[in-house]
Amino acid sequence: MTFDTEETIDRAVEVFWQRGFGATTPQNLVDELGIGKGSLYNTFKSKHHLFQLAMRRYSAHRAADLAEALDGPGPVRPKLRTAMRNLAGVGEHQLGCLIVNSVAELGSSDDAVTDVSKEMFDLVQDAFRAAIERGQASGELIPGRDPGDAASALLAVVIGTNVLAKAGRAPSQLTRLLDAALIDI
Amino acid sequence: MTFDTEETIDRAVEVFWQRGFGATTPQNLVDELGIGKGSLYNTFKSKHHLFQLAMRRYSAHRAADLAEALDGPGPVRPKLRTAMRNLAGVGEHQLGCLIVNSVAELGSSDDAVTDVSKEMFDLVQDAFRAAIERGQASGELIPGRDPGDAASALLAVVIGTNVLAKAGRAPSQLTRLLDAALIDI
DNA sequence: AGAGTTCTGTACTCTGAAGTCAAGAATGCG
DNA sequence: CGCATTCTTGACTTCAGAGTACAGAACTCT
Repeated sequence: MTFDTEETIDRAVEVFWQRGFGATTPQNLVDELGIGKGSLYNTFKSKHHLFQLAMRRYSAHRAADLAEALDGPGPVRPKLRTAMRNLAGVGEHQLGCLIVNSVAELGSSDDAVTDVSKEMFDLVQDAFRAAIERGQASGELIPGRDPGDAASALLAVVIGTNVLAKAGRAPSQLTRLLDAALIDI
Repeated sequence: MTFDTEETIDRAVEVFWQRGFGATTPQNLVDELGIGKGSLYNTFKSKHHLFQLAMRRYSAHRAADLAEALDGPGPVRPKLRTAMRNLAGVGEHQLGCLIVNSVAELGSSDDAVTDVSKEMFDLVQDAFRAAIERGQASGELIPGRDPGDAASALLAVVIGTNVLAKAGRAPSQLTRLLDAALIDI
């Protein structure tokens, strides 16, 4: 009765998201994934390797959500608003973003983390930039600003909002913050 | 030959900043603080207690730097630019901010972290708000915006920049990002 | 200077994290 | 249906992190 590897990775995302890499023990994984320790190490080689898989799974999910939120016709500002709220995870559990948390925890000492984080941050920034360019072309947004610069500023705001969420700021304040950041795009 | 407690805390700031709380071992502290393990636990009670002291020391330093950067007469925009670069630690070691890192690592599971971080984030935001109000009163800045909202957006940008710094973004990109965020204040 | 007290440092204990392994269960195939 | 192979598991091993204890050094106060 071989267990479902894919679903197990999805669960691992939740576990690492809640506790962070360092604070997650093999026992935690065994308990919450519902598999034995042997299966864990046979299938995923090591805690760190499973962590990498979880990070990639997570960022793929987030990238899909982002594309969905920004795609399609119509004004981009509300799309950006939705996308940023999704990314900042405002309504949900106040866990911040797994990638942001991992960067802050493991920083430059873990190549897998830096790789995934660079990838994801660039992807988000590019998506923002494309959306801003569309908005400028359609006349919806102020044409003067450099779209890349504006996009990087928005990226920083989203990351900062994640941290503030994890620090316990009220969701109402966070949505207000995001709206404020979107005013001058 | 009693060692200097204050200087030891300063060194502990560096150690925790470089490695994070979880990844710092008592042996690391013994090696890099230059004191014996007995002294460590006699004087500071526990690794976590020393960590608290280090966080408070760190945030006190940062608050002093911030006040210095924003104080005094003259246009506020360049002051804000300087303050944000300092806070984001752009030029220095790419370690991000100790408080931001700690929030992301230990998040809501550590009361000391949430206390210190709330304190520091509020302090920074208030300082930004006060500066923006001064700039608006003097006619330097656009008067329309709510200073509190603008300040919270800047706070998020600074936090995000810290994370991007730790993720390995080039300092030139980060200063450009900060400048972009300051355009529309 | 000397006794008492506090400070320092190293050797030690203990607990739990990370990973291994051999035995048993499930599956596939002839 | 029975054998072989693969999958799964929980007990076991190892090792390092966190903290303790005790012996010796330094300092204080008279």
